[in-house]
Amino acid sequence: MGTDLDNIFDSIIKNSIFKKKEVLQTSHNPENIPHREKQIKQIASILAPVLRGERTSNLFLYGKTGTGKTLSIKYVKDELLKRVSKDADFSLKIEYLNCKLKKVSDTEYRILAELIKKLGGSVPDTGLPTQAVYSKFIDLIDNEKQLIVLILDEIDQTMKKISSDFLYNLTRLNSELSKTQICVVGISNNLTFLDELDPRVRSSLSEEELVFPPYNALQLQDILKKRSKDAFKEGVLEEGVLSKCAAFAAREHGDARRALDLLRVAGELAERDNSNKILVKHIDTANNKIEKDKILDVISSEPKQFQFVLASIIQLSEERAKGIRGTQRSLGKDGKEDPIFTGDVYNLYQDICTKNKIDILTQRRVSDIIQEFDMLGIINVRVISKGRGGRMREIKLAITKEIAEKSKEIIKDSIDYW
DNA sequence: GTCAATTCACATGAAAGAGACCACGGTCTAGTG
DNA sequence: CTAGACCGTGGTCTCTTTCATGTGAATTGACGA
Repeated sequence: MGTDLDNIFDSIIKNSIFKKKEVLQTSHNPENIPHREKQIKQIASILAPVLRGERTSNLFLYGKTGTGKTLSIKYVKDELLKRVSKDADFSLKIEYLNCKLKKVSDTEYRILAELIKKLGGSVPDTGLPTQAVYSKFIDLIDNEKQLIVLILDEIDQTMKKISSDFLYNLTRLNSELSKTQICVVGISNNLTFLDELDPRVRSSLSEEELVFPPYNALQLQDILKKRSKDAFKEGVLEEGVLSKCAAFAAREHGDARRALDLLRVAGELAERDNSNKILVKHIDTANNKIEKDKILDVISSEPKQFQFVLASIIQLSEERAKGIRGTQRSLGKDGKEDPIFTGDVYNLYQDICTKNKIDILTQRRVSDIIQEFDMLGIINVRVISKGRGGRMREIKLAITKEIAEKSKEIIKDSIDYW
């Protein structure tokens, strides 16, 4: 037994195909960013005036995930901080904040709290009136002459919950500050985000705009090539691995992060296989694994009520697959289409709850839950109207059978149904 | 046959409540001099 | 006299419920050809 384990450990240590795995981790900040020179230069030239202590235009970056927005802005930030002169009569602070992080979450209060923390103050997680946090923020900022650049990553995520007043206040903050000047860099994944914004906010927030286009397959391949040189030992990549990787990611709107994940996971799988090379097939497996892990992770961290709803959706879609008919409504005349509707889900959900002696949520709530599953990509939803038959969501499971099975395993822990 | 009204079964919105968590300030208690 | 324990108030956050209003097209029924 002991030697078995020794063997496993030994082989992992000796045969590691990684040289430096961190390079492939998403947290890694490479010192050069291929194919983003133009954007970096533009950001730099827009933000450069801060080095003279002047307020710059507010900047707005947008582009899909994994197009290098965050990387670029962080890079420029570091460079700027390097260059700022020590003896200047002002101090420069550039704060990066990802609004979407679980901890920071999505309220005005928390964003302010997080900013204050980053600037060296401290705020309790809850308990204070928002207004108090707000004035604390201003106090903190305005006690010395300084220039502050706030980088708010993924603001689009937060704006669903927070009124756009917050951004408006932020952009108007300068008038309340006497010594300090502030400028805002917003980053959004959502290309249409700006259109939904209040015009006042829009015009002040995006005095300058910059679009990050997706990488194409060739560029992705180039990025992968550069990173893999540092990440892997010599010659562990089978011919075609990189291009396959790039192709996969290019299909997902040119997401470089995805490509790197893919490569890393493929490497891990190869190691586990005791293979000394990463083969093309590892990429395929990795692709499945990433998808699977992501979904299962989401599902298992979901609260019980969500799992119950999902349980009934899975159950229903299995029954449909087997040809068991639900309500009259879902009886497809042609016998081909046999979709699931909100009502079906709710009925079954009620049954499940009763069996498990759990409180039943309102239909209103379940409706929202279903919509959230849609946003998570676990199901696909379409609102259809069946004329006099009513109006409802048509629900389709968007995960493979295999994942559905695994999901059932997870849900089984907290539910007594199957 | 045609056309507008009706109707279904929810979708979608807004507001507000419950319960958990927490800060702050005041009051009480016990230990100290 | 003072530090610390203990409470009450008022705040935020998340998840829900309640009440209201919206909605797309099949169905209905009145109407006219």
